[in-house]
Amino acid sequence: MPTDRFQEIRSLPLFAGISDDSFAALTRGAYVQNFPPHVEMITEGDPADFLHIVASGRIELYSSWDRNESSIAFLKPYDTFILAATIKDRPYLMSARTVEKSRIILIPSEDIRTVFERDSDFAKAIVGELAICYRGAIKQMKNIKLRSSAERLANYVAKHHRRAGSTGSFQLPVEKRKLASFLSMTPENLSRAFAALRSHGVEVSGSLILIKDPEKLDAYAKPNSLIDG
Amino acid sequence: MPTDRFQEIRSLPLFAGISDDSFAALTRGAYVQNFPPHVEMITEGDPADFLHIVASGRIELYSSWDRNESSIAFLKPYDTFILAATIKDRPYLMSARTVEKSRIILIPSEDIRTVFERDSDFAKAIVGELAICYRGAIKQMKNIKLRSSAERLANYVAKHHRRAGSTGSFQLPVEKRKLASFLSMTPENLSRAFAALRSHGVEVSGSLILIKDPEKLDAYAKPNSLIDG
DNA sequence: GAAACGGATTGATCTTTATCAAGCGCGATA
DNA sequence: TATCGCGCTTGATAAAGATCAATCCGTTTC
Repeated sequence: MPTDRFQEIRSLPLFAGISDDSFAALTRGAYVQNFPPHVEMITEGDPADFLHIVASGRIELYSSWDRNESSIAFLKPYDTFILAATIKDRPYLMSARTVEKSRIILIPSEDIRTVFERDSDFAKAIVGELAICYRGAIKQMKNIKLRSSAERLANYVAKHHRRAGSTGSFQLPVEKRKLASFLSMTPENLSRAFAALRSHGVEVSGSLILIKDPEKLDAYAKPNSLIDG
Repeated sequence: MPTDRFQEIRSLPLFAGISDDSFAALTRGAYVQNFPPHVEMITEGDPADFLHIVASGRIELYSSWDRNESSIAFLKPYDTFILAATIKDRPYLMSARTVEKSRIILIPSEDIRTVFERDSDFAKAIVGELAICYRGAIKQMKNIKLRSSAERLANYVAKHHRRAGSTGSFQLPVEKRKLASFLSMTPENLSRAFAALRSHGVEVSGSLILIKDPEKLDAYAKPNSLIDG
């Protein structure tokens, strides 16, 4: 088996600064798994046996309670997930399913905790990763608590438009039903919110979003680096 | 100046495992500040110059956007706050104000980052702290996204009743207006939600909450360790 | 190419939550 | 003890969002 089997993740923030020894220890028991679309890979409440890294494809993190379900995040290469549960040896708080065909790298939690104990560079990298995750979660909470559903959508569009290079249009990365859940609304409400955005410079055609007037959109969305940054 | 000036925080999870040298380095530039009630100590967006530790009193973390404001957490001795911003050297995402007269220990962020770099035990402790904070934020998000306001209140009551020893009653730790904001509702809606809880075994008299029928309350609240644990 | 499927949209209606406006209650103050 | 102030409560109303149902439409399937 080639030694560079996991070279594709060697330069991730989480691993870039660690020794070759540590990286070898982490990848020794690691393996790659392929999943078809729409497959549940992780069920919330289960023990966190592996750190997951998205090598290709798209993953949805979501959660359920009493007949309700809600999307919490969408992941792309090379996002890692379930790091906190892995480190604390606690059960997963979220379920995970593939949005499309995906390739996932799995590293046993046991190995993560072992290397974490003995390689302080890895510990530091984990601190950086967790701090970013935590701040992301706080931002998301502020988004939900401080904004109406239409405002959340406007900011979603403005942010993704910017990320896509402000070229006047971009493609939605997930189905609208999932986007609705992520933004804490129903698909029907999302449809109407998109319709309402027409008067703020946004046109919709299927999953293609056209931003006719970015200034007008921003004037309505009022994006804020402490929420959307 | 006495060397044990900060002994009260020496055994906190964040500091318990670090060397005396590291602890000395952390406390060398630290100081204690006293605040009267209802004073803003931190403004979101400001640079994170200090790690804060509640020595006494009660602190509210909250956030604002476009005329809206929302409570995000209430802290008590010896909670720490703004650790993630401190570590990443990023601006605060939340504002902080005193709920009552409070004593706060401030440790310069610079010193936190210095000791973090050279003491791997401190780095590990920070990992533990951040992982807990992150998981707490995710739980709170699930609470908001998956439950109605009445369900959130029911679970708040059930949880705090249990924490207070399940003695049949407990005292609200904050004013109802702040509790309402924390639970993402208006004070009026909170009043009505409390009224609705009467039929689920809960009586209210001012800030004293009486749980007449804990089983009935739990049957309605359906508490879940992955949200309320 | 026709049919079937599933997500998206639209309309009608209902529920939940917010807003506005009085009043109430209780502790602080004089 | 009277009164003031402030937070809490209650009622009426409005807005936001959810639900239910029907239809549309693009894609897949045969």
